[in-house]
Amino acid sequence: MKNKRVQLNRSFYTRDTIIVAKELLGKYIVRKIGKKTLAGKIIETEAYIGPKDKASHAYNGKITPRNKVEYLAGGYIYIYLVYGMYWQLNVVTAGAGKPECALIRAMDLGRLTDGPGKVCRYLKLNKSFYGEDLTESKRIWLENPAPEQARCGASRGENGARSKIIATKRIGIDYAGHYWSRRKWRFVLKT
DNA sequence: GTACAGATTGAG
DNA sequence: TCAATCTGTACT
Repeated sequence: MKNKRVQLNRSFYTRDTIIVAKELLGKYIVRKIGKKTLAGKIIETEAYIGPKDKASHAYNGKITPRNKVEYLAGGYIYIYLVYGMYWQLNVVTAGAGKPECALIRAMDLGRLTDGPGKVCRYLKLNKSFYGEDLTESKRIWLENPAPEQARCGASRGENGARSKIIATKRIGIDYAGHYWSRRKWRFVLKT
């Protein structure tokens, strides 16, 4: 049982976005590239809440070819390019028709993955992952920490028994105005 | 068709 | 502090 794989299923993602964003902390992203497997623990996320969040791409119910995947049920990948050079990995959350998502900002691999652009560079993600189903995909998915990993790592994994979750302001969205940029929807796992 | 801002990063 | 770099979006 010790290598039991727990690919997170749909019901994990189709809940309240704030809850999913918090519970993503401590989960492992597993990425298969040919015969290689990359994996890392999520230590930082941000929540973007549908039409009402001015910082969200779906603010005011906007639907574009870029963000339409946000309107699917939770568990799909929303990936897009910012500043012309950096991919941003988001996990769609909540139910179908609710354009909410959680941005994966960092993983526990030191400076290799300490920013959202770096996470995607490390995992070799690009537009071909747009709309990828994390509950079905054979090349990328999320897992609960294996007991072995939880023991080795600094964190106790989910449930926050040993780890603390810090909520802070989101990054880089000052254009959305004070109200939204002040929401503490960025979650960091402190170990 | 053109113009321009942006959920970042890394160098200075 | 600031440039790199280019897609999506909003305009004409």
